[in-house]
Amino acid sequence: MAVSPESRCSHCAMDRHCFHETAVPEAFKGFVLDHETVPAGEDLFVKGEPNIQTAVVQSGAFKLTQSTPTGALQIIDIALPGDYLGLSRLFQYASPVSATAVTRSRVCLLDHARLNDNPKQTTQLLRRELQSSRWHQSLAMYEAPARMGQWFLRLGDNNERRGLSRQRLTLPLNRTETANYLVMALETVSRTLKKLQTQGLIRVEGRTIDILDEDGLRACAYPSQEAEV
Amino acid sequence: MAVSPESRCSHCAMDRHCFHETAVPEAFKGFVLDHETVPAGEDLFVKGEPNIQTAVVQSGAFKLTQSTPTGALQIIDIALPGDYLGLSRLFQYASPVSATAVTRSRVCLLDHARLNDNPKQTTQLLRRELQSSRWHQSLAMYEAPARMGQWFLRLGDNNERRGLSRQRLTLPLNRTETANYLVMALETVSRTLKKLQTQGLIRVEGRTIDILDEDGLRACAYPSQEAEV
DNA sequence: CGCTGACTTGACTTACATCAAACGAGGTGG
DNA sequence: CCACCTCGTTTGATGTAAGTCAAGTCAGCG
Repeated sequence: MAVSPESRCSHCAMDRHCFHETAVPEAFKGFVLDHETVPAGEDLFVKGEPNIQTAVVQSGAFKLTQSTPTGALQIIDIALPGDYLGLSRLFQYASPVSATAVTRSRVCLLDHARLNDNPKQTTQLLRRELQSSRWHQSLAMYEAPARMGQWFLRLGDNNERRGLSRQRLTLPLNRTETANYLVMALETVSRTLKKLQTQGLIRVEGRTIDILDEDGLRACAYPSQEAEV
Repeated sequence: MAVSPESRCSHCAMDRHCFHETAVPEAFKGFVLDHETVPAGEDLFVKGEPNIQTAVVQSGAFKLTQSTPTGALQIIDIALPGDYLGLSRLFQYASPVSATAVTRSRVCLLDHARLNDNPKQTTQLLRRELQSSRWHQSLAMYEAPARMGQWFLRLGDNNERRGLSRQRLTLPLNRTETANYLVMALETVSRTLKKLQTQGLIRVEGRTIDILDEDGLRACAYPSQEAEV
């Protein structure tokens, strides 16, 4: 299954943006086992499964879901090109989350046995996992327009890192999934998009969002307010 | 500063409950460097500080706070006896969170250099860090009585693990901090407590909570509802 | 042509935040 | 000892963001 070393990454469009969190990207590229295409809606791994894959998203997008105690599914994170999937494989046996492709996606499968042999490097990777989980934590603090604005700004930053436009976003999720991710009602997503557009902060066209006034959006996303513990 | 090996843990009241997440508690007890008392309101470490301490809470309680982009402080986790503090020291240089004692507390300081030499063990520790952060993530999904009920049930479980009563809880936080932690207004905390008491699920007396009807509380905390992504 | 699925829009309801006042316990000082 | 703070908490009255219920639009598709 292993591809030849020279064909591993040099032909990949993501080459320059892959492993961007690690100190020595080159080292990690040696761990690439194989490539795989995942159709929209299909799981790369399912929660509770012990032998999950460790992978890097090459194209497309995945939603990471967690089932709540009540049985509902909650989208807790999104993996875009360059992001890792299945890192929890490195330090626990069964993952509490599932990874589902939201569009047809390609991934690079990694050899987690060899990743495990480089603990110093891999713990670096866990950093992002914790970071992005921290964002979702404080969601409840903000109201709908702010949550949405924060997400858009993050998507813009992410785009920029990958050499794409900071202003023009393509939402990886549809409205229902967006509602779930931002923890609001589906209708509220619609209304909030319209509200932000009316305020001249963004332009909405289906899943394409143009940030027209980044500073204004930031002001909306992070309303200033003093508060203490 | 190091204490003699035999005095390390055998005299500690927490001995039997310490390091309970690790496979080989004995190994970790060798990493204990020293003990320290932290007065209420004092920080064990502050966000952004590179050389934070790694420690285990022996008695008392700590609140872990994160400052939001708007400058407000948000309590994102609570460390009770047996819990670890400063694990992020193991895999990144500056911690994004601060740890503040909510009551006079005692901690065991650990030698993180030696912890770092045991990557397999330490990654196990990160598990709980991720887990408890995941709980706080889904807070926005539930309404006030459910959030509170979930917290009480968790505190009960935690008590039981430490050999204490599953029914009788002592809240580690005051009303203002509780409000912050559960992301609701201070007044809502009061009202919700009263509501749960009126429903006969709990009995409130200051910071002491008695769970009178655990099943009922669980039904309130995890309202059944089908939902999909 | 009428179906379904993704999204928008409107009318109504409600949980919760906010504003405001009052309470009780603990401390200090006259 | 009582008056008088402050601080943590409770309670009440009111406003509003967002959830719910219900129609309606628009696209693609058999």
